[in-house]
Amino acid sequence: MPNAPRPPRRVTIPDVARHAGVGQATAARVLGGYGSSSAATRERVLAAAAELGYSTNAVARSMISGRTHTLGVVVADVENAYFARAVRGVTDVAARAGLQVVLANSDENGPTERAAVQMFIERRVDGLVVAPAAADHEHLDKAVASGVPVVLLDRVVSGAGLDTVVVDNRGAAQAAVARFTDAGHTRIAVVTSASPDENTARLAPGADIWTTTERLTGYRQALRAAGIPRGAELIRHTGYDRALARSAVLELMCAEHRPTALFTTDNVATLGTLDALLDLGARIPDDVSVIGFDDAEWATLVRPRLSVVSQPVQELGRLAADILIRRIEGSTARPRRHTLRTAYVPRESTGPAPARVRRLRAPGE
Amino acid sequence: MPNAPRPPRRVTIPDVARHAGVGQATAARVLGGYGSSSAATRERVLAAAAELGYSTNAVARSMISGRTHTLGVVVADVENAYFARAVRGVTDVAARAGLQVVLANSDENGPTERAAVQMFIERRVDGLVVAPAAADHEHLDKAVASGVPVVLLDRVVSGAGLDTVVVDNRGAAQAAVARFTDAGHTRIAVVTSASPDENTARLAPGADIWTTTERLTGYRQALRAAGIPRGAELIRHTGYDRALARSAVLELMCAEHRPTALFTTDNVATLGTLDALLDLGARIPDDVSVIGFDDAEWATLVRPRLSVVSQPVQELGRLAADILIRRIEGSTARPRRHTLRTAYVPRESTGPAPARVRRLRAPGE
DNA sequence: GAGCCCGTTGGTAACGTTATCAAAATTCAC
DNA sequence: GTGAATTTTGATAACGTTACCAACGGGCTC
Repeated sequence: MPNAPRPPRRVTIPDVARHAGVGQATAARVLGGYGSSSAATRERVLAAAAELGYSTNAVARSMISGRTHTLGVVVADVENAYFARAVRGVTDVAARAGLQVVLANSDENGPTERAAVQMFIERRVDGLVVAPAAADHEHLDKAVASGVPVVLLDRVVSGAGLDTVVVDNRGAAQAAVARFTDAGHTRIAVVTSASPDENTARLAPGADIWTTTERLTGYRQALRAAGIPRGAELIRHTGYDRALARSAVLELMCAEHRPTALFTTDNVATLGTLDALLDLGARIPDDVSVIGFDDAEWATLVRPRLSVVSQPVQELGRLAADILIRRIEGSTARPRRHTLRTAYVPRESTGPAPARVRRLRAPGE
Repeated sequence: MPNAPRPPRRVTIPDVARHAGVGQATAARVLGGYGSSSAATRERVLAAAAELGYSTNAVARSMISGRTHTLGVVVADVENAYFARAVRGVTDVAARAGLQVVLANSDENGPTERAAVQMFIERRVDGLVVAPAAADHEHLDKAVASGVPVVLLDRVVSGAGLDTVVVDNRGAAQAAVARFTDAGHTRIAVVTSASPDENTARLAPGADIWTTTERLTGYRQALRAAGIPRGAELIRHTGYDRALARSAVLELMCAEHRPTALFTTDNVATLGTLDALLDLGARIPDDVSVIGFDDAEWATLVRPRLSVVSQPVQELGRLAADILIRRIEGSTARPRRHTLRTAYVPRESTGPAPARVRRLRAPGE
């Protein structure tokens, strides 16, 4: 950082005290709103403060109180609607409790996350909400050891022993895919940003690694439960890339034995899938049924409107903040996982398996 | 705020100094990375610090340096994709400069914004990025007077004398609507969240008041420039409400002399407009041409893809942060308005005015 | 009227760092 | 080997608040 000039000296409590003709401890009590003081002096001090334009120095206050009234939040990317909603939930609860929120984006990058957490510890935030990018938790342990409580959001880190606020991704996905099997579908594909290699999944950069992998597992379980053999799974790993998802679906839907139902594990996959279906001129749900994971404003824009699994994202953030605040206030309850309910939102993109599968042709671009 | 226990005492510089067998000033120099020290002592101190698990107390550091390495950001709502992108831009630049970002949502509420700014002043943030909710700037003046530079984002506050980063909303809107007039359209409607009452516009709660009003003005100017009389303006004020926009467009498009082109001043209006058009079975652009303001991921999801005016939102945030950082570093350049370029993104929702206007019928819901 | 209690007051010591400056140790030149 | 220049070192004073405690005074009881 280049040279930054020291900020101008500001009015302090001694200044106000002098101006009001009282001792500084007295002025401090009035301005800090603690201890006792007579109405007369209170008035004098307040008047002097107003006259001089005094404003509390929260840094000095934090210095001695040990509290910064600040929460650190680490998410992958605020620009992602999911995290934006979660952050909003956190800030709402925090603001009500008189806490401010410092934001850091990890971009699903472990080292970036670690650096952010380290910085938060140094800044002495009162607590930390983290949507972890990787499975290691040394940095989080360090935070807790330094007296900074941590609550995990959206993703579980096994063995971390931390409060965690999540959604039942696997169960929700299974239930969604079960709608397909119940409706007679047998060729059901999934389009996902989850990594094909489950071992590296937790380490790889990219979005929503953990949650999408869980949703993929839910898909598998649903097929299994419906007696569909493992060989009949139709999985397309497209990364966190809309165009890739589109071309994968294009290819998938033009194949000999194309699926009659599509499940997407995340919004980017959904967007790419709809791109493909729209370009193919596929009739939804007559040709294909579609269910997406996570609701979005555009889910009701496409016709037919898209059926989705919706998650209470803001609520996730709010709950995380709630739990965190309780910890800051000294709760020593055993950390546990809080699983919030998802909801299947039936709209018009799902129907029974077609009796006859119409052949689709790639658009002549 | 309920009783919060004091955090545990942590390892400090004197602790490290004692453990390393050096004076605390020496330890401080090594750990703080300033002054000079021999390789031997440096090593000893660092070893002692690692052993004890020392971590810098940034609060104490701020106390004396007067810098918090923190930027305050006030936007209407991070959950809004526009602000999420802008915030991302700010945080990116800030992070690179070693600054953290504290986030506050004003919900377009003046008092909330003022409270947030006041809190930021007390916390001694190094600078402030504000997307102002109202036209008054007393609180912003106070910030500047206290030595906290302020940069305005997205909206102009006349008379504030502050650096401001915006887009030419009026010009961009005018240029967009001019596309319609150039293509022979004469019945051109606008759907907007702008308040119908321009006087109260800057005071009323609701989103994007100022910018949408500017865009509305641009619409008017374009019509004027094309020689379309004032009486032929078709303006629908629908507030920041998708359903209201939808019904307004439904009514508009089923009227006797319906428009052949629609301009929307913001994403919510666009969403509602498309809802209506889709439900009406309107053929775009054969029946109606549409241009939306501000690009979104779903603009390329609808078929035909939506032509839009796109704004460099992230760049807006980045530039605001850049300017702010320069101010923090002591720039005394005269505050000015920075207007970023918008781009008209032609897609498939615009075409020539139809020779014969097909009658549209309300869907039998 | 003496003794006591309690609300009020102000001096001073924290909090944990960086800044200042003089003393001590080292290096360098001749 | 000496003196001067330079580096390294540590004691101590900030920064602006809250915490602590002793002192003060007025009103009350007996």
